[in-house]
Amino acid sequence: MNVKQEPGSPAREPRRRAGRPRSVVLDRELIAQAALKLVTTGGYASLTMSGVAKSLSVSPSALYNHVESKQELMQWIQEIVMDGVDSTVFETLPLAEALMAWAVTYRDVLAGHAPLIPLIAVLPVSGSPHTLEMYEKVAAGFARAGWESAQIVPAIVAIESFIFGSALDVTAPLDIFDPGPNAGKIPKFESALAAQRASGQPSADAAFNTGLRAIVGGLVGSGDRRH
Amino acid sequence: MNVKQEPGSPAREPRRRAGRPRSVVLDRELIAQAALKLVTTGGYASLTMSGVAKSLSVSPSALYNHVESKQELMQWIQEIVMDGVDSTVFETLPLAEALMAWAVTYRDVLAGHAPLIPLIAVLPVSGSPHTLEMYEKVAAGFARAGWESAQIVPAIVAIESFIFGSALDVTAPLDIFDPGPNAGKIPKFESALAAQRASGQPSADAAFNTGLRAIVGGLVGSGDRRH
DNA sequence: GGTTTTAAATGAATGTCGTTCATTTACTAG
DNA sequence: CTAGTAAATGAACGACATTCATTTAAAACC
Repeated sequence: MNVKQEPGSPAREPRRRAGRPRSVVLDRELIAQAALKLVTTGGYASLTMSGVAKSLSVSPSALYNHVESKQELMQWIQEIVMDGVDSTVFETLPLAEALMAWAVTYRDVLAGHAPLIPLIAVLPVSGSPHTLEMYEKVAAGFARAGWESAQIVPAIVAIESFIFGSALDVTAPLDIFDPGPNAGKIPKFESALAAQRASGQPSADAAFNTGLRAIVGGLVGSGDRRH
Repeated sequence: MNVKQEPGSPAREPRRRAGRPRSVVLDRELIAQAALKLVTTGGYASLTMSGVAKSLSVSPSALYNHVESKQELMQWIQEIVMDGVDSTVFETLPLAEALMAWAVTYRDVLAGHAPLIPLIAVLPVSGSPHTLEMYEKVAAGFARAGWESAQIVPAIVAIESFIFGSALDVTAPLDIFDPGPNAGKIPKFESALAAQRASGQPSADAAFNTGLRAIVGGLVGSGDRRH
């Protein structure tokens, strides 16, 4: 904070230089937090540049002095959200259990941010140091379990894909599989549906548990991927 | 076509009643196909109501006599797209192989329509008879393999979640995992990345193959889900 | 065959967005 | 004190989805 500023390298923490008598100067952190609060209270439909600006008592165009686009703002949100994923489990648990614990927090974190998923799936990780650290911990977990190098990234991406898809499912309506007017024409599926419903568990949760056990078991269980 | 129309029940196939000297009357099928062609040639960014209207030589507002919203139009596209998934494999192949063949076509079909995935994941199937038929065939495949009723739907949804996530991955840039300025700080992940890259296979494809084998193997392989 | 009904098209208009830009403001540096 | 500059303003723009009053022409009715 109170470090002498070298002439050649400008401050990373910009000093107060407002264009108006304003309580606080806009800032990446402020904007990101305001956006996140907006999303948390009103969902992604309420995430508009005007909305963020209003919540900061600022004009919409003021935001563009700090953020390039709404897309970039969503990347900021994504970074904060991804920070909620617990990847310390790989340091303490055996690989299979760590993967399952990690996947659970990962899905839970994403479930509330479904609109971010298509973004995250496609976003270069270079911009998100936290995410890279997460991958490092996961990769270290695989390596520690004796996995061959070349198999690690595909395994991680595979589980992640399952997590992304499962997080999308969480927001689906509970009666998504109601056959409606086609009832009766699809007996096998309908009886399967009825049986699953009898369990009382939302099908998204049941599917996540089932699938997670299967994919982790299928990856870690069979032993021919070690070197 | 030339069936006498009963007074009480209006025609399901609307006769030509245009408001202008027009070569063809608008129609759900026409609009859906025009929209699909637009998407195929220009991607989802080019899917606008004006664009669809223009490709039909019609004013944008004319579309709203036939479709309620852009959202509904996208549901029409989704139905056509989902029709490209081959679920006949369940009638000829053993469950595990059928699941893998089905998943491959399913992912390939979705890969070109990533923006539809969040929609499909949440859309009630009652509006899509084709999709329901697909589920029927898949469920029949599980039943034929001796699966207990209550386990079938979770298993289907689990694989589907993996497919959705994998289809999202397909559109990711090849260098999505480039650590950028953080190179060197994440040694385990970087060496895993290098090893995977050496294989020459895009990581999305490697992950899909790896994950599909794992999840199908994990589901079908262990025998305690049969009754 | 003329009249009425009606589905379907028009185009002007609306409201909501994200984003740009010329201009102004007030803090900082010299 | 002066010049420079980061940061804010608000007006404006261009997309876009959607609505609505009005018009058109085919079909139904007699």
